[in-house]
Amino acid sequence: MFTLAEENYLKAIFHLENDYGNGVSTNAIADKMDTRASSATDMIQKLADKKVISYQKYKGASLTKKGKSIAVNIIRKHRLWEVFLVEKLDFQWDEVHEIAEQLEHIKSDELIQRLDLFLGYPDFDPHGDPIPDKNGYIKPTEKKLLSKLKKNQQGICVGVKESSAKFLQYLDTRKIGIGSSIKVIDKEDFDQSMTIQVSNKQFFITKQISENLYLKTI
Amino acid sequence: MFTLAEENYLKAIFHLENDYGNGVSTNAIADKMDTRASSATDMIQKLADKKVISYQKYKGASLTKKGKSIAVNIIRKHRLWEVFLVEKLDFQWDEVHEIAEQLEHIKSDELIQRLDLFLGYPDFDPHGDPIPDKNGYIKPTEKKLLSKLKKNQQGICVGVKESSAKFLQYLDTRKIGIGSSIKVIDKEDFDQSMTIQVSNKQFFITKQISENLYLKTI
DNA sequence: CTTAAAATTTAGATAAGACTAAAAAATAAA
DNA sequence: TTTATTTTTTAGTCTTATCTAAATTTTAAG
Repeated sequence: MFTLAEENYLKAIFHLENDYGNGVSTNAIADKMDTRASSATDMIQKLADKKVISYQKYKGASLTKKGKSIAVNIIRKHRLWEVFLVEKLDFQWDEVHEIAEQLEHIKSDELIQRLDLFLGYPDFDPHGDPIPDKNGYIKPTEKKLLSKLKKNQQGICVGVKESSAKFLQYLDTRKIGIGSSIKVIDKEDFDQSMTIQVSNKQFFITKQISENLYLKTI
Repeated sequence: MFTLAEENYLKAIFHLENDYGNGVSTNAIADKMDTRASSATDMIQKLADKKVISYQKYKGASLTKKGKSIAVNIIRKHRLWEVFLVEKLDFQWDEVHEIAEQLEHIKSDELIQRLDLFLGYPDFDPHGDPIPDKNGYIKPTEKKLLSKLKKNQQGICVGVKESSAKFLQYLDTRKIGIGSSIKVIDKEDFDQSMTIQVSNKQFFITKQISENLYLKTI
């Protein structure tokens, strides 16, 4: 069995490997966990002892098959609970992350199986992130960052990369959400800022925004 | 903010005061928490420092107003989650306790308020225990232990005192549940064993059973 | 290729919550 | 009321997860 802290480290390492490729540094982990490098080292060694990560001194860490499976299961729980909070309890998509961070650690396979059924086996969470199935399988989805689109290209918003409350509220006030149709009206070469059209309104957005919106292009 | 351990001690002390009157001994707490008296003493002192219990050395502990309010809130969460598990996820009443023990520690007032609404503001949990409202008010209910009934008296089962899976399954196999009508057909003076009638069947039950079933007499 | 800087690990401390063993206080028995 | 027993507390230790400071290794710069 894994402690709360161990589970959170595994999840952090999973996300880091996902975002930046295999093998993550001690500092990257410490950063993500908002702790010191020495603390991260301690935990890395403990997780290596437990065979959930492979690790060589000074060379970074990487999840083993077992570690990945544990991490994916936590992410599955997190995303299912987010769906519950939004679909059943009418929370807004910017309010659910913190609560799901707690709920993801509840230990009961039966509970998650029943919750999944209750929610109708959803494929995506409220931020457009795919929900792993009970075997840990994550359906691959083709999605593209808005920042990669060129002038006149368009797509449907299928997810957000960042899911901080602030960013999500920024999108809310502009009526941008999962399912929104977005077209690049103009793109500035110098700073990658864009003018985009959402339904019949145009917005000016910075690179920081376009790098955090996922689209399915059409 | 209170830790998991602190919350569990507060809950234990609440239940002990409820069952056996005000002021609970160190040993009683240690017993309930399945720990050693010395550990209980440590925690009692910490909780006294935090002003959630009043305590004098060698004289036992008692919840303060603040401590009681925290304990009741945890119990409110526990019971609401139990309703959710049974009503929405179709768990059996003997399967929900352990999971609710985890869920009761999730911290979010908004979550519990919305869960309460989602469940239709239930008054009782699946074991017949009253659910405190958000101000901590517990509606007083007149209920009587089956063991207190005399021959030929009858009532409706409104709750169970013990809620271990084993006891609940014992009741299940005899089709005894909340709402069942129970009549005392015969009572043995010597050992307080009883013959009872439930719908049209008669059962022989020991004192241990009749002391764990609550009835509303009619 | 040697040195400076950055990254990582080790060593030693701390706080929470548990334990054992021993001391002290309260209660019961003689 | 003195002694024995039970209850409770204290003292000291352990584990987990954190920290700071120092040591070590790796990487980058000259």
